[in-house]
Amino acid sequence: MKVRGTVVGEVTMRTVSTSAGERELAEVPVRLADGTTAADGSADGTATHDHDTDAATSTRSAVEADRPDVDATTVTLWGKWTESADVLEPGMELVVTEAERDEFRGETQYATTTDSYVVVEPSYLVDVTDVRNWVQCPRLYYLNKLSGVPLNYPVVTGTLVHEVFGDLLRGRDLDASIDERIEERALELGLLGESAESAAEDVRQNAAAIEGWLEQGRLSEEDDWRSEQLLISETFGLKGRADAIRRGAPVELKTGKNLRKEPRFKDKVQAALYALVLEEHGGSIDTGTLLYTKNSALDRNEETGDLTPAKDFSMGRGLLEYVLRLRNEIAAMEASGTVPTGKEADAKCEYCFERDTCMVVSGRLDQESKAGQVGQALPEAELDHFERFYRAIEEERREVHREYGKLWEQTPEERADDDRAIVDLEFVEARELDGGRWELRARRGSSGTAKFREGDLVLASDGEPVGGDAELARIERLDEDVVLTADEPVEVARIDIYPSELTTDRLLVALHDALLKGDERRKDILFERAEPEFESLDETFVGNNAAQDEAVRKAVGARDCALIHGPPGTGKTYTIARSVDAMVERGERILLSAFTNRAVDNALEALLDAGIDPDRIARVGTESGVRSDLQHLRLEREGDPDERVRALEDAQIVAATTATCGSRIMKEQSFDVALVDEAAQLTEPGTYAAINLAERFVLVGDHHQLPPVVQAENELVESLFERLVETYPDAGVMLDRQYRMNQRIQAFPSREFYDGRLRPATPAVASRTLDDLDGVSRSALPADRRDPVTFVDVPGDGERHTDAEEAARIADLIETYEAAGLDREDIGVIAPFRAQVSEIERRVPADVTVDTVDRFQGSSQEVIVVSFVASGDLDGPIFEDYRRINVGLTRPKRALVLVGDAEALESDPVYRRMLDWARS
DNA sequence: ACTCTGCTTAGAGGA
Repeated sequence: MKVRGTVVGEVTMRTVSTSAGERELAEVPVRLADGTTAADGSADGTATHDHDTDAATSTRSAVEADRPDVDATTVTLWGKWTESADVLEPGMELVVTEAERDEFRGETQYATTTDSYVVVEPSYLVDVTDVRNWVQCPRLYYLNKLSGVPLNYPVVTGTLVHEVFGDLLRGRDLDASIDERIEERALELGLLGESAESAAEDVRQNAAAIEGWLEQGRLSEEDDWRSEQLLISETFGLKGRADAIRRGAPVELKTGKNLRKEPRFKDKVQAALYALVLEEHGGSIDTGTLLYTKNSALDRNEETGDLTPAKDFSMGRGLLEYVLRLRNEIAAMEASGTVPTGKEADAKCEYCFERDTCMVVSGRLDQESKAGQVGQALPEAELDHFERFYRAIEEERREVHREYGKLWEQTPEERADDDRAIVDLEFVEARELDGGRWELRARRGSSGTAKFREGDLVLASDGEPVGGDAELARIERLDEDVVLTADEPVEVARIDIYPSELTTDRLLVALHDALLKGDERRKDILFERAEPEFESLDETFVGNNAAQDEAVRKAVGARDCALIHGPPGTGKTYTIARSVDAMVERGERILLSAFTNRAVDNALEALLDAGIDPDRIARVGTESGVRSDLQHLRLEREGDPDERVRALEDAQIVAATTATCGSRIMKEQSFDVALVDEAAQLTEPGTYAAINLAERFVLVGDHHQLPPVVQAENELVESLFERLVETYPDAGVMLDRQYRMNQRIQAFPSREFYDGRLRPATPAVASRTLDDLDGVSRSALPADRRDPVTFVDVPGDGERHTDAEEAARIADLIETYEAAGLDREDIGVIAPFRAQVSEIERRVPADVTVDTVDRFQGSSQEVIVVSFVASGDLDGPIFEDYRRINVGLTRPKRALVLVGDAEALESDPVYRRMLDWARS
C-alpha cells in the first residue's frame, strides 16, 4: 500500500539488531493524508490486508482520544532510506510505496519493505537533469540555477547533435537534417563566431557515429524506437525529457568521448531516473543505454575492447533507490530553502569547471562552500536584498510546481473548468511532415477556448497527460479543429497548459547578474545610496506639452536613470518615441522593452509613427509573440550565421520583452540605454533583466494602474518603478495632461489617484462628447444617459462572480447606445471576473469588446460600461485593489456607465466617492 | 474569494 502524509515532528534514528544483523532505522511521525487507509491496496494492486482496514482505523481513533500528539502515526524507514529521513523536516510531505502496516502496542504503524520507495515532497517535480548536476556536486546544481548557462559552442553543438539524433530516429536523411538544424541556429552560431560549415562538420562527426550504430541495430533486429519522450512521475516527483526510448528502455545521447568501459556515473544516474518514471508507467526496466558520439572506430584499442558509441548497462534496484534518494535531497533542499555547500558530495573541486564561479559566488554572497571563497562579500543591505528576492522567486517557482501537480490532481472536468485544458478532443489524424515531425489534428467538442493561443507549447496526450501517451506540441491552428505539430504521432484527445519555470529561471539569473555583475554606480542607485544625475540639456523636444518635454529631457539627459510616470491617456508612448528619436540622433544604441509583447509592439508602433527608420530596428521574439503587422521588423534567426549576427548587432534599436532580454542571445548584447515601458507591471528582477544590458535606464509606467502578476504574495508585487519613484522624486516626471477623457470622466480618477494633478491636455479634449462622433446624437439617448458619467443601480443577485441581472441591463444599454447611432466597435464592457465576462458576452453582439480590467489596460474606447458584480459587503481581492478600478474608469473617451449595486458599493469609502461623482 | 503574461516553455557540455 502507499502511505502518504505530512511529517509532524522530529525524526528518531536508531540502530537495531535484527535477524539479518545490525540495521539502521528512522522513525518518522507522520499525520496521514486523507484516504491513506481507504485507498489501501486498491490503487497499486498490492496484496494487503483489506480485512483489517476498519480495525486499524478504529484503533487509531481510540489512540487519538487519549494521546496528546493525536494525529501522529509512526512510519519507519529502514536501511538506506534513513538517508532520506535525514533531510526530512516537520511540515514536509512523505510518501512510502509498498509499505507494510503493523500493530505495535495497540497503535498502527507503517514501515518500508524491500519493494518500497520513499519520496520526499512528491508534489515538487524535480527535473532529471538537475539530479544529474546534483550528483556531480550539489553546488553545481545551485550555481546553474543562479547564473544560468551562458552561450557557448559545446552546448550549441550538443543541442544540434541531439536534434539530428531525433531526426535520424524519425527516419530522416542525415545531411538534410544537419543542414536544416544548423540553419535554424544561425544566430547563436554567429554570435559565437562559428561558420555554418565548421559547425556542420563538427555535428557530422558526432552524428556519423550514431548513424553507424543505428544501422547495425536495424540489420540485426526490429527495434522499437521512440524519440524525445516527455516523462512526468507523480509518484516519484520527477519530470524530464528522455532523448529516446528503445524497447521501453531509456537511451541517452552524450556529445562527448568516453573511452572507459562503463558509462559516466552521472549519465547512468540520468538514465536510471528515466527508468524509474517508465517503471511507474508500467515498464520493468533493467538496462539503459548511453551513446557517446565521439567514440568512433578510431578510438578502438586493444585494451578497452569494443568501442562502439553505445554502452549498455544494467540497472539494479540499488541504483534506482539511490537516484531517488538524490532526488529527495533536492526536493528537501528546495522545501527548506537551504543553500548547498558542496560538502554534501565528495566531488573534487580541483577538477571542476565551475570552481572559479563557485568561489566568487561563495565569496560575494558570503556562502559556505567546499571550494572556498574569493573576494569581498556584498554589503549587508545587498545580501539581504538578494536573500529576500531569492526566496520570493523560489516561492513563485513552487507555485509553478503546484500547477504541475494539478495535471493529475484535478479531474479532467476541473481542468477544463479552470480553462487549463481542452479535454474532449476527438482525434482526427496524424500526418507525417517533411522533416519527420508530425501534424496532429483533432476536432473540438463543446468546451470553451481555455487559455490557449496559437504558437503555445502544450502537453498533447491521448487523454492521460501523466502516464499516458503524452508529448509537447505546438499549437499551429486553433478553430473548429486543433492543429498541432509534435515529434511523435500522439493520438491527441486532450491538450493541457504545460507550466513553465522559464520566467522564474530568468528572474533568478537577472537578480544574480544585477547584484554580482552589476557595476557599483548602478547598485548605488538601486540601493538608494546615491541620487541619480542628469546632464542639463537646453533643447526643446516637445513644444506644446511641458511635462512631456521635461520627460524627454530627463530620459535623454539621464546619467543613471529617469522615471516617467504616465497616467492614462497622457501620451506615454509618444514620449517614448520622442526620447528614442533623440537618443538615435546622438548615435546611441537603445534597448526597448516591456513585460508583454503587446506593450513592446505598441511602443514600437509609436517609434514608426514618429518616423524612425525601420531599418535601424530589430524586434527580437517569437513569431507568435510579435504582432502580425510588425513581423517585418522581427529578427530572423535562421540563415547564415554571419549575416544573422550582423542583423542583430547593427540594429541601433532592439525591442524585446523582458523575458527575452534574459535569453542567452540577448545577454550577449549591450546598450547605452534601456527604455522599459509598462514598468509598473514588472517585478524588480523582471526589470533587472532589461536594465542589466544597458549603461543607463528609463522606466515608464504608472504605479496607480495594475501591478505585476505574481502567484505568491511577496516582494515581487512591488515594482522597481514604484520604489524608485518614491525614493527619487527628482528623477521622475509625471505627465499631467491627458488626451483621452472628457473632463467629467477624468475628474474622479484625477482626484482620487493623482492628487488632482491630471488635467485635460486641451479644451477640445475636456469637452469631447458623443456628439462629436459621426451620426451620434446625445439627444437620442434617454435623459439619464446624456451625461458623460452615469450610474445604473442594479441590486446584486447574490452570486459571487456573476450577476445575470447586471448582464441583462448591460445588453439593454448597448442597444440604447446603438439606437443613438453608436458603432458597436466603439463600445467596451469591463467586468471584474471572467465568469461575468462570459455572462455578458452571451447577451451582447460579438463586435462589442467585453473583457476583464486586466486585459483592457493599455487601450481605450469611446464608450465604456463597467459591470461591478458587487453584492453584500464588497469583500474580495478584486475590490481591495483600487488600481484595478482606476484602470476601468480611465478607459473611456466620451462616455462612462457604471452598473452595480449601490448599496454594496457604498459600503466602501472609495466606491462611495465614486458613486457620488457618477450621480452628481 | 480574483486578476493572468512570459518562454524556441527543455536541454545541450566540459575533465
